[in-house]
Amino acid sequence: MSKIKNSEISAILYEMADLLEIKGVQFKPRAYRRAAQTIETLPEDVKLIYERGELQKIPGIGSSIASKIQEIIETGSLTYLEELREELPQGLRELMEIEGLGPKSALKLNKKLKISNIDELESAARQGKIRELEGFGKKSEENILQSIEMYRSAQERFLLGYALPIAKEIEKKLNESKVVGRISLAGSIRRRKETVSDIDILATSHEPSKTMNFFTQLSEVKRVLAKGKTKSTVVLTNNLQVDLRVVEEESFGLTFQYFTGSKEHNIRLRELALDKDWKLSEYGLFDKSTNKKIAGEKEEGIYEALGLNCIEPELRENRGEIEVALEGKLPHLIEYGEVKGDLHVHTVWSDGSHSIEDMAEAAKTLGYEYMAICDHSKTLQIAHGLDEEGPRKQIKEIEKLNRRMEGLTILSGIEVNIDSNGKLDIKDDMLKDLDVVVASVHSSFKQPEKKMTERVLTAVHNDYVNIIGHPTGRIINKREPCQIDLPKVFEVATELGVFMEINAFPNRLDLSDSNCFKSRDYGTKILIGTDAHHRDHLRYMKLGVATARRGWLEKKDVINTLNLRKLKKLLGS
DNA sequence: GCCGTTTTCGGCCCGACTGTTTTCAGTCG
Repeated sequence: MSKIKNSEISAILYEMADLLEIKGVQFKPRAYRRAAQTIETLPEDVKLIYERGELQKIPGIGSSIASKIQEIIETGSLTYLEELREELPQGLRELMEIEGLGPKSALKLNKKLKISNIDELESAARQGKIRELEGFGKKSEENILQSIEMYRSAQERFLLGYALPIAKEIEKKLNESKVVGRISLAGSIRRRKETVSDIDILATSHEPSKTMNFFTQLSEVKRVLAKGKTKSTVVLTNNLQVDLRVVEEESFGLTFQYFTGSKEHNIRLRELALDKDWKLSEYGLFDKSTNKKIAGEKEEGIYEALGLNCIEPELRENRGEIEVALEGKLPHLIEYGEVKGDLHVHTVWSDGSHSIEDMAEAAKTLGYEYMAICDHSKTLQIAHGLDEEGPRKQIKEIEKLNRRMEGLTILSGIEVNIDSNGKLDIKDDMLKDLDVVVASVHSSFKQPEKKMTERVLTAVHNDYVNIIGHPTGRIINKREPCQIDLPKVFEVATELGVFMEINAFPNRLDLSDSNCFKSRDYGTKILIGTDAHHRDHLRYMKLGVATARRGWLEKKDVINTLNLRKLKKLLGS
């Protein structure tokens, strides 16, 4: 039996959906896409579900897709997919990557001009061949060329930590322009997804065309993709796409709900509405027969009307939140203001930019009660890691600072390195005198799952380790998470009173939201740490809280919501 | 291909914008 990951299964199903769509098959693409999406975000290994014979219990998976998943797990491939690949021209999926090209256009370009990749598409457009085709014109040819340029420069999704400040800046400019009334960020950025492909903004305005003019003429705008009275789309000089929609005051709430998504969440809501013979659109919730508006003024209204508690934006991913809301059992998510301190902070003692005191002052301005200094240990020479005696000297310095510091307690700590066999590079004799010990993997990320799991478990078993830092080692857009049996780690860590980190650094967010979701099954306690190397990095905490919220975590799950006394008791320091 | 507290058959979310035509198909979210 092949060892296949959920992501590989979902990739096959996504390809099935695309190929069937190109073929012009109705409805099946949606079914495959839904199944792929569900599997992609499933916290459990599909193979395990298959072994229990419970594939068809997964929503969106019936007998047909279940047997295809079985084939994929057993053989590593799918005959039906191979046949479709044979049958259809190569390269159409690549063409559909170009903004504005869907299955119909891709097929036509392939049939009439024998285009099967983006390079050939570009060449044909440059030679003016595309404008000759029926259904295409000069404008579509120009758009294709521009979209190819965009495609090539924007291969990666944008980190939330990068896009969010930009989104807020544009929101601010629109606000100050006086051409809008209410305004708010919507879409994936409001749901605080770890990466976003665009920024959605929703506003009300008495002068929609003025608003759109102002928006499309912002200094950051490189290209205007669409401009209408209610909706405009632009691309910024940094290649971020921004959508602005202008709606009537009385439908703001519902449109806000609609454009916050996710798409899958909304489809599920519309299905609920249909069950009641209502129609849900971005303009409101209507009775299908009388066309009378049932809800629409406020976002909460639509959830109430459908018999649900209002669902926090971070939960709206159709991962079961609607079913839970129907039962009135939504989690009470950790709030952004409930964090009382940061336990993963670096200073000039290793590779940080500021002194302990500067970092402490910065932490105070955030209203924190405590902060732990966790500089790197000696193995990380590139980060000027502390040697065996380093922590001893640092403890003295911290004691001195604590005597004159008011309103904030500095805890002593270290981010100790886990070597390839699970050994730590600072002796227990030293670790035992520190308040906080974070143990992290910084090398040999490609070890096989068994080895990596044993390695981390060895660290978990150390009597003085409190926290496992960035547990999967992933760097978003750069490095895949390591192969590790997280459920096993969660189980043992929980048993031994070791906590798992949500590293809040923008390109880490590790544990990820779905791993947090899984950790709840084991009662695992979580630390949200920023891994700050600069005082400005302390603000990344809110990205970590967003990840926790997206992972359905509550205040009780997160140890740095505790006050200092309770935290110290928990850490045994 | 999935799904069902009207249904095991017959539905499947819905509307804006663009470009090309001249009433609409394709694409997107």
